Amino acid sequence: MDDQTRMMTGLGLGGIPQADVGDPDSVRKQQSLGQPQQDIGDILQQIMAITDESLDEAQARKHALNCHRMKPALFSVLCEIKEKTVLSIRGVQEEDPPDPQIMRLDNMLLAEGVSGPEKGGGSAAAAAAAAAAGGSPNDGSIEHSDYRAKLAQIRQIYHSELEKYEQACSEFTNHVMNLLREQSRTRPISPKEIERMVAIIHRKFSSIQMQLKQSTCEAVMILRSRFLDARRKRRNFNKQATEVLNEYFYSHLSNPYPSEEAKEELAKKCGITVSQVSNWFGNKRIRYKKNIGKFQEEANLYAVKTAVDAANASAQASQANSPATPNSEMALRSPRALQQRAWCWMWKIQTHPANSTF
DNA sequence: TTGTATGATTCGGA
DNA sequence: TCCGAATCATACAA
Repeated sequence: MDDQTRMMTGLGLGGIPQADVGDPDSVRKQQSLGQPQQDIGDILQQIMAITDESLDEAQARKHALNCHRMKPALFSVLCEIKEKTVLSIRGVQEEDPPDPQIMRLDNMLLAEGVSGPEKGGGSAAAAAAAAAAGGSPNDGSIEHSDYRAKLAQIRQIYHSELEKYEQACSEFTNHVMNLLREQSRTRPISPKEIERMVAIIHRKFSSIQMQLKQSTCEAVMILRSRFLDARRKRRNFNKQATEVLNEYFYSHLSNPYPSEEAKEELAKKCGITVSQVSNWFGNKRIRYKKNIGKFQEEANLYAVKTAVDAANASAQASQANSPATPNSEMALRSPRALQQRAWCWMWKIQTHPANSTF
């Protein structure tokens, strides 16, 4: 005799085969047995008949059943049977590991500053994107704030939708729990079963949440790719940056190829990236070479400016009774000398193109 | 609207 | 990997 049978026998249920529980004839047959069996059969018959009755009748029947003297014993037995037959089978299968897809989406939203704390994440991502786009701190700030504004918009929509989902989930869960608690008066529903139901609801809502997260990630990616498409968002360098670059170019006309350190220094001064400095020098060299006449005026202008700056520096140095810095290329050259060097370089690159770097 | 300027990209060569 | 050259795409002034 197994546990279940023993339990049922102990409560006087052994004489009622489970398959016959819903059959009124079988129940009637049991009525000829002892009083407890008759009671149980009566209760079961009433339970099975409830679904066929009108709401009012069913309510009245429910009340009658709740007051029946055998109800608690029958109820606990049915709970145990359900516990053993249903939950033991399903319980193990439903312990899902965390969904890797959701984890990926969560990580991405956190990294992009959408789901994490508002301060830091978003602006950090924007700063990174701004740096990658090569925007200077000054003129890039427009794009930077634009990016942040759009990211904030996405963030706001995401959080408001998430809140809605969470609220709906919580409301629905409460509703289902209340319903189950209510039903648990007339049919056996264990706390474990309620837990299982809540877990099912949460899983359903989390799949909806995943769709929301996916859409948000896509929106962020589109925003980012547009922001990073530097070609589409080309901006001229500001005047000061162009001046710094031109000054270097014309004061190094003899060898307008800045070293890596010089490029870094220029990039820092201009608020642009090293590769932008390289691009600028590449463009400048080729365009200068193509049209020297056009750039001559500019070259003279910068040569004079460089000479004046050098003279000022020299005067200050002599005033301070200290020797002029011998390593300053600019300080030791007059505008005329600079121009001469420039022509020399031009002559060399045009007559010996292969040796243009010297 | 159009022409020019300019920053970025691509490609071949050394 | 860096450079020159050609080209693209956009900004900007007329």
